[in-house]
Amino acid sequence: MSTPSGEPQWLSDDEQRAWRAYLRGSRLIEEALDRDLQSHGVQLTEYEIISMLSESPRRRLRMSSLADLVVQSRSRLTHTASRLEKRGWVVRESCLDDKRGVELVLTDAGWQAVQDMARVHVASVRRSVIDPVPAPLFKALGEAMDVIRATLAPGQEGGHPAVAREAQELESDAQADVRRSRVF
Amino acid sequence: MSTPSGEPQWLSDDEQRAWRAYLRGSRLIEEALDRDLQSHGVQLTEYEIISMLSESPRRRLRMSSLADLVVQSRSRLTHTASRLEKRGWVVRESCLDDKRGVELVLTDAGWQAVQDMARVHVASVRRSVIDPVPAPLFKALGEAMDVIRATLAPGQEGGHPAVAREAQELESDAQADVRRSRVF
DNA sequence: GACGGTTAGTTGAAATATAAATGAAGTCTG
DNA sequence: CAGACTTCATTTATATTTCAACTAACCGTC
Repeated sequence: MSTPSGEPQWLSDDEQRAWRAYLRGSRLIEEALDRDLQSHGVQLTEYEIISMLSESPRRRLRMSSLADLVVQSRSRLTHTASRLEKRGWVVRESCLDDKRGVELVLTDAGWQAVQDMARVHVASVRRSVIDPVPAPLFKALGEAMDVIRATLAPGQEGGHPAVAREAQELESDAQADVRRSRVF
Repeated sequence: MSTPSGEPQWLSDDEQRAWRAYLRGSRLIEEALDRDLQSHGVQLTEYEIISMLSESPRRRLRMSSLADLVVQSRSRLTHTASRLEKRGWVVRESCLDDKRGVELVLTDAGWQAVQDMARVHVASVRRSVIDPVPAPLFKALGEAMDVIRATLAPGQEGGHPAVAREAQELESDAQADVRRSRVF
């Protein structure tokens, strides 16, 4: 054994095939979805941000939680949030309790934008990703990805911590008409 | 029906769960693999490029084919190739037949770099992606992603058009010791 | 063989992303 | 409560990516 810890455990043929299919497929998905959202002048990562906000109880989320949710660095989110703010889609509000914290709030204009874009986007996701794959296989894909999620980001099960509590909290809210957000 | 083409077909709960798991998981994977490759000072996308080259018959590929293979824009590949060239890992050679064309060739230093990084990277892929997922489920994930690949990039089945012919072409080559490249 | 249309690859400027340093406000310990 | 340490978010400086020209070479047709 000359190298540190000897020969690595290379991939089997099956593993390699699957892994390469994943790598290439994931890039193609990103490309396709991004392209379709360009028609509305947003990137997928920006859409993710505002759509997450749109689903949150008071259409707001702390920078940190949001960053974790969409898997972006704090710094990146700061920059992107500023861009979204310039467009008038979000506003920053400082947290009442923790004065270090900042909450990103979706404006009415932002809400409307999400609603519009969601139509395009859901069609795009269907066409590129969901429709071509048989339902059971797609479900398996979801399970596999959730295992990976659990491995790489343990302790963030729901994905969106807020959504679980949404119904009760919002029921008597002015925005109750939102009901289960269909921004998917 | 007030909106163009009426209500979009929103996602079912199963579909939504799977799609979100995918989205989040894919970002986490990218993040994890990228982080691990940072130790060698490369990004995942750069690694993909040189590893593809390392598997090609004469360690060379045309810019366009390579761009398609790794799903990057021509422009992006041009810039990235320049960076890799500065490091001495690749060299540009103009095509003999098609004088518009440029081939990107992996240098010996580049080859060595890939060999070294592959050890780190394969371990990283195993740890983050393959090991946590039961083999059959991972295989399903691969199948699903291949369907998507077929949808979004029809007519690029093998992924690496060159690899299929590699064995025979290379068998009596100076680099025959490469055998089935284990850069995975 | 010259015109129009297309493809290959590059370039340079603008947009976006990453990385390291900063400041301000929390928490924990003694 | 002081000091050390951590977390939150931003800032600044770089690095990378995108986007819109642009040049050169191929291709078909007349």
